[in-house]
Amino acid sequence: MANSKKISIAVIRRLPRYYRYLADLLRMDITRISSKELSQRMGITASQIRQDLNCFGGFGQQGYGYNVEVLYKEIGKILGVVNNRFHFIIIGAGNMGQALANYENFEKRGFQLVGIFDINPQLIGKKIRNVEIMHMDQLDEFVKNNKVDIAVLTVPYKNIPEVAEKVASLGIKGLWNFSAMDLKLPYDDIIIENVHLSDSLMVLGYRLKESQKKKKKKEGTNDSGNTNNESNTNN
Amino acid sequence: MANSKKISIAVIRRLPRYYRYLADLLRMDITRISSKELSQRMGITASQIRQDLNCFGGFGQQGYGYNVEVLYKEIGKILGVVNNRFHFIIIGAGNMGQALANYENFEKRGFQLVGIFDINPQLIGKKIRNVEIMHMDQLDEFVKNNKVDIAVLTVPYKNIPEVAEKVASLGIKGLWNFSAMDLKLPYDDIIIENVHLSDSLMVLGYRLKESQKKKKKKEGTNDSGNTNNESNTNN
DNA sequence: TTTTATAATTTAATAGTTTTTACAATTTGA
DNA sequence: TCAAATTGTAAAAACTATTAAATTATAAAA
Repeated sequence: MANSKKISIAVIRRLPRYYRYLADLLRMDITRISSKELSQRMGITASQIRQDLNCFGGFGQQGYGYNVEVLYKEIGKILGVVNNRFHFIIIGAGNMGQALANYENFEKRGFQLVGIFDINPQLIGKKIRNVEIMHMDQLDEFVKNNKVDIAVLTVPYKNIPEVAEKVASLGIKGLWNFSAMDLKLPYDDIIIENVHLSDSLMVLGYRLKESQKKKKKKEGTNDSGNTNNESNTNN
Repeated sequence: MANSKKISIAVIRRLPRYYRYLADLLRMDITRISSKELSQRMGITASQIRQDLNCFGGFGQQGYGYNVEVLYKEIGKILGVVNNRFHFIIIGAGNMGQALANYENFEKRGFQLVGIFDINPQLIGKKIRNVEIMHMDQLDEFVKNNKVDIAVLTVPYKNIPEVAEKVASLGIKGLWNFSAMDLKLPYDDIIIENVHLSDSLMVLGYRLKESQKKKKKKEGTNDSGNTNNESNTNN
């Protein structure tokens, strides 16, 4: 059943969004949904939904639609968060690190925070959502004794190369990098997602400017155009 | 010079990344760069760089490359951060709100924090990077007396519809939404960027799982494959 | 129970978009 | 002056999204 053709990353990047919408539907006790209705809720085309979901095998039923619970679980499996919780640590307990540590959604999506590390003595010992902040000196031992799949890097710019090297040497294979520097490492089994919040803000600025430019023009010519004013980006 | 053909959003979303790399080059006193060298630094193809930049007119020079400073300024203009600083406020001074308020990169990229709002009395009056946290009751007056282009929404899930409605009614045209709910508003001149950090984490999880699956398979068959292990996403 | 109209998926084909290739044209620097 | 370097851009290739036809399930009516 599962189609063996390679799934494009474009499809993959949409899956978490489906997963969120399906979680919402579950919460509302909606048990079945058609691609058409989901498309209206999500603001994408029904055909895209069907095409996307069909990459992984036919979860739907003709004449019926999709069973919300089944679909939710299947997407969870594809994303690897069913039968396989990811354990992650946060390195750098500054503002962003603490904000992420407090983010309860990660747990709902299959990611469990198991440790927080910093070098600031004032922070060591403090607990966030029942996870203690430890000193970086304890990192080696912690990683040896605990399953750690992902390290979230929220350390200052100047420290990122050193910390990344350290984490890589300990065998952690997933890096979620929030530092302002794009992170590259010469190991091809380490997966890195670089997050640049300011990039998203700049895109917002651009769209805002374009929208206002268009508006001014329209006030002159008085024509109407289709505007697509909201967008979702990953991270 | 400026090409009037519509620029695709795919190109726009790459511009902030170019902008960052060019800022790095400036910092290193590198005055000229070829698409080839930039492509090696950024890990994308040189042709894509040339194609992207050419959407906005020929900034480069055959046989020479691009002047870093000129290119940096031109991209800044396109993104609207030259001659037009964006002013933003943060609504919700919890962990994420404070983390963003402390993010000094926004200012470097043309975005100036002018106010922070919350309803928690314990936070009111506190200053972050010289910007005072004000009570939500003061929002109306503040927006009337100050230029506010963008509101960053870092409020809890349950408050987001109300806050978004409020902000829209005050005439703020750009919303950068960090709440777990996709925000949609029935005004087509309001631009929204929804940020879902957990989506990015889930993609990391997927890529990690696939990488390890592939690795196991490879250990059996002993073939080699091209791996592209790092990725950048907006927001 | 059977029939029929409707709803909805699956999937192949088409259309559209984005990226890469390839090369003419231009500039640099010896 | 000439070889090397490099852009700009048209065309090809690759990728992504939409359309539409075939198929299957549901639900209401006979």
